[in-house]
Amino acid sequence: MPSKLAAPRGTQDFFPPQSGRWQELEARIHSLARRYGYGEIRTPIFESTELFVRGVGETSDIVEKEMYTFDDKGGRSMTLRPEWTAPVVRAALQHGLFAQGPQRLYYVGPIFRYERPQAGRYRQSHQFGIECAGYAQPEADAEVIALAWDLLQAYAIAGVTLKLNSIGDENCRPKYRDALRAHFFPHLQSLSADSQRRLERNPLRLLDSKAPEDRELIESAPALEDFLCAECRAHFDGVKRALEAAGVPYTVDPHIVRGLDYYTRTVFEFVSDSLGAQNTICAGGRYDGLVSSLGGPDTPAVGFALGLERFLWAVESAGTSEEARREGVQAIAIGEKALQALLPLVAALRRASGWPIFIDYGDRKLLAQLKIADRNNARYALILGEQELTEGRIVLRDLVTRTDRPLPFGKDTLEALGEMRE
RNA sequence: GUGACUGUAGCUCAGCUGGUUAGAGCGCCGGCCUGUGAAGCCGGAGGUCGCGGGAUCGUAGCCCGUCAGUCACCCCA
Repeated sequence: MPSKLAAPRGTQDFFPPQSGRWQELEARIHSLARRYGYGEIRTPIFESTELFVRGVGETSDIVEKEMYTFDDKGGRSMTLRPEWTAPVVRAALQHGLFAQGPQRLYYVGPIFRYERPQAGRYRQSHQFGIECAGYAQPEADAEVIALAWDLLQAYAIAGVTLKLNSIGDENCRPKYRDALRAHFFPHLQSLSADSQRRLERNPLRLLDSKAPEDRELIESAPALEDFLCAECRAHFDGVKRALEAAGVPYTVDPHIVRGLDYYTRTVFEFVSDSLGAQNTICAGGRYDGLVSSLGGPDTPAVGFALGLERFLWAVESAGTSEEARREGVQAIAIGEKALQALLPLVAALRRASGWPIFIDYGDRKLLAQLKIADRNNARYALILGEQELTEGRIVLRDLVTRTDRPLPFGKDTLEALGEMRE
């Protein structure tokens, strides 16, 4: 039991074959983003605490209780990145990117939040996300959503739905907030304790309540759609139209409300019905006010963040487990002399063949080494013993068909192997 | 931060109402088998029973605390 030196709470180690699934997902992400014309941004894993306080919102849960904050040796307050949007905006601002026109950026990497771990929730988790800045047009919202949709489609994740909503802007949202307060306040006593608090701080979030005693009042609450100003309504219609053009199915869900303070107009979530309580795989929206609030030019922007842990969880529960393909060659030497003779070939194969080349240095018998070949999932074995050595041969064994084939051993071996590559 | 459940070998778990040297399967190492693989048989290594207190003649099983895991709440990816 590794009792003392264990990974910190809420963090995970990844080994093969799981780490291979991460590599594959990341490779797909890079290629997908490239096809949509997005370029990768990498930012520091920690930033000055002030960035998140200003960017995410002082009263947000993230800032109030979930940040990994520490003072560095110079007495500066630093925070491990709890989300990517603020750092991306900071970096773009710092290097004057917004002055150069619209920007399409994407990122992949860890975030840190001090929370109680549970299914689909970790203290270190990983996000893929994109930020499309410089377009106020609804087509940009749809582009961002379509990119996420394509990734889900590529993995054929079933049971995922896109929930779409508009939460208005600084003109119409306050009016709706007042209407919600007016609706719920007379029934304050019958609301759940959590919702009583929500009514104070963020009435919109009340719509998202899971408490059964709140349900009835939520059903009869005024709809935000009726309060949208003409501009917001037109934008929302435009998003829907562009989604239809892109062939992305959606459901309008008036209860979708994002937790971060900076969202305006469009908000959306991709939720899976095969996950636990944390069933949001990907979420995002428009944040037209964030760039300027961080001291930049008035720049509209829209983006999303996708949780890689949750994404892979959804892939896994979709149950498309493919068998590990046999790949590579187990180089087997029997005896010290054969081993020394085999080493140059191993080195050459590793440089030239493109296959994984496995070798055991344990001075084991043939039988034991073949078992190791199985464990390595090798496709072939190259066997060199005393006999072969004196006869100038090496045996290539196909581990699937269990057939042997003699090859010349020496300078010609590589060539002979090259011929059997399909 | 709140709540519920769990914590015995690398992994999955047994261990009956507390009673002498804590078990199995898988995995690992070796042998049967001078050189042809997923099986079989035999043997071996590997355990502070999460950790710390307490109660008891005595506990891995009881009590308290603590840490960790799992799931849910708050909130979020």
